[in-house]
Amino acid sequence: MSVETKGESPIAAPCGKREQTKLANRTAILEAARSVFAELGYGATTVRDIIRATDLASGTFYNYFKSKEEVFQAIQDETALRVRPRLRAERIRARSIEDFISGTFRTFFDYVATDHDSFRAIRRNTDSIRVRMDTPEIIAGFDELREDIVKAMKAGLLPHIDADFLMASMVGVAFEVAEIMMKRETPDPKAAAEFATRLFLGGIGAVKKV
Amino acid sequence: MSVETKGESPIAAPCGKREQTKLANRTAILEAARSVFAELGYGATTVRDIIRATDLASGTFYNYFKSKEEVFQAIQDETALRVRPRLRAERIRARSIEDFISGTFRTFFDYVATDHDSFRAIRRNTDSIRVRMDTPEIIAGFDELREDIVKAMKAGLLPHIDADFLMASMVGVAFEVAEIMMKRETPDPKAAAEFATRLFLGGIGAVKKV
DNA sequence: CAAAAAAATTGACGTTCCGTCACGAATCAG
DNA sequence: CTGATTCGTGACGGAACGTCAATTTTTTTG
Repeated sequence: MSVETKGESPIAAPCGKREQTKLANRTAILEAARSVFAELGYGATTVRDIIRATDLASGTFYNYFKSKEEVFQAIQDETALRVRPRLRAERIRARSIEDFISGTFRTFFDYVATDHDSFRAIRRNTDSIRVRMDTPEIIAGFDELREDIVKAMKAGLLPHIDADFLMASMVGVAFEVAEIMMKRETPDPKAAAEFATRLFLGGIGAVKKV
Repeated sequence: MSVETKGESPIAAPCGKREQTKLANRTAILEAARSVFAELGYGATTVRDIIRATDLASGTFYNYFKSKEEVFQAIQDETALRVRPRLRAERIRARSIEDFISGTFRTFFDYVATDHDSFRAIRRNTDSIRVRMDTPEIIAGFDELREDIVKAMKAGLLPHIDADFLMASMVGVAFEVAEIMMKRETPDPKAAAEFATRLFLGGIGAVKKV
């Protein structure tokens, strides 16, 4: 019942030792998993590989995550959690459809080029096999994009077209172009964003005008 | 050394009993695998599940495929082998960039809507996990597309833009829009193709003109 | 502050699936 | 018809999974 806070930060993070190590363990597992996934690829890594990369017992892992899938999902969610607010802010700021499109792509490609490690952990693959997991955070991000598209249509900023198709196209172009971009010696997010923006604003013909 | 052919079809398919059962077994495994993948999803199916769906012994499976990955790859390659010639023919026939784009998307979406089963076997997933495997056939298909893009540029049909980005964009839009299309009650390949074509030829603004 | 209660860690264990291999059956060549 | 070759078979060793009872650590209570 005591309100005493021991002189620590009064409101922030877990203070109890229990909560502290719980968070530390969770972080350690995620860290190890990220590294092992980036090294071996999703398919080739076993839960034991991840456990071995920490100094925890095998049973402890299962106190935090149910399976390999769940760690992977957590990693992806963490990443999505970082990008989503930026994308949302960028789109809220947009006053024209041009801003909407270019801001979205610019933000996305900039982020991918920056968070190199997460990208490798998520996309690195063995035997040309790639895994894509649509986690709640990621799905929420897609939904958000679709809703903003619908809003833009209602506001007359965008002609009435199939919002699902448009969202899917933006997602497809973003992910696929990002992969090409990251395969290159020196990833150029500006070039990628300009390409995607031009495509969506004017099609491939419009590039002629440059 | 005898040229005798036993009165069977002189040049076609395997005639020896050995070759016949080998082909039959391979086909049976692929058939079973396609069905099980479509039912359980790639991640959830075990090699044993596939074997159980045939009437073969476990060891026999490994005479034909090294692993689950390899069967999956074979299924994908088979599918790619059916689509690639159609796409190539369509693009060769094209005399303008409009034909090139619309023909490609039209052919692709028509095929996807038709070969419903393969699509489900390949894309069906458990726990929102999806697997993508870039098999040799599929990579070859991508390369072909990229080369045709470069040719079109050299022929002056297409402005000079990043060919890799353009190829990636077409692939991304095709796959992502196909998924939306197939989720709907009655898949409409024509609508999907028109959407994609308009996007690439004029961007989202161009739709206004309709 | 000690003892009880609660919570979390540990690693050994039963289970499932994997991929192999020695053996036997079926097919082919001469 | 016989030897050689190829293929099917299923039992087996190994690997990874996920659980759980016992133990250690932290918190709460008296």
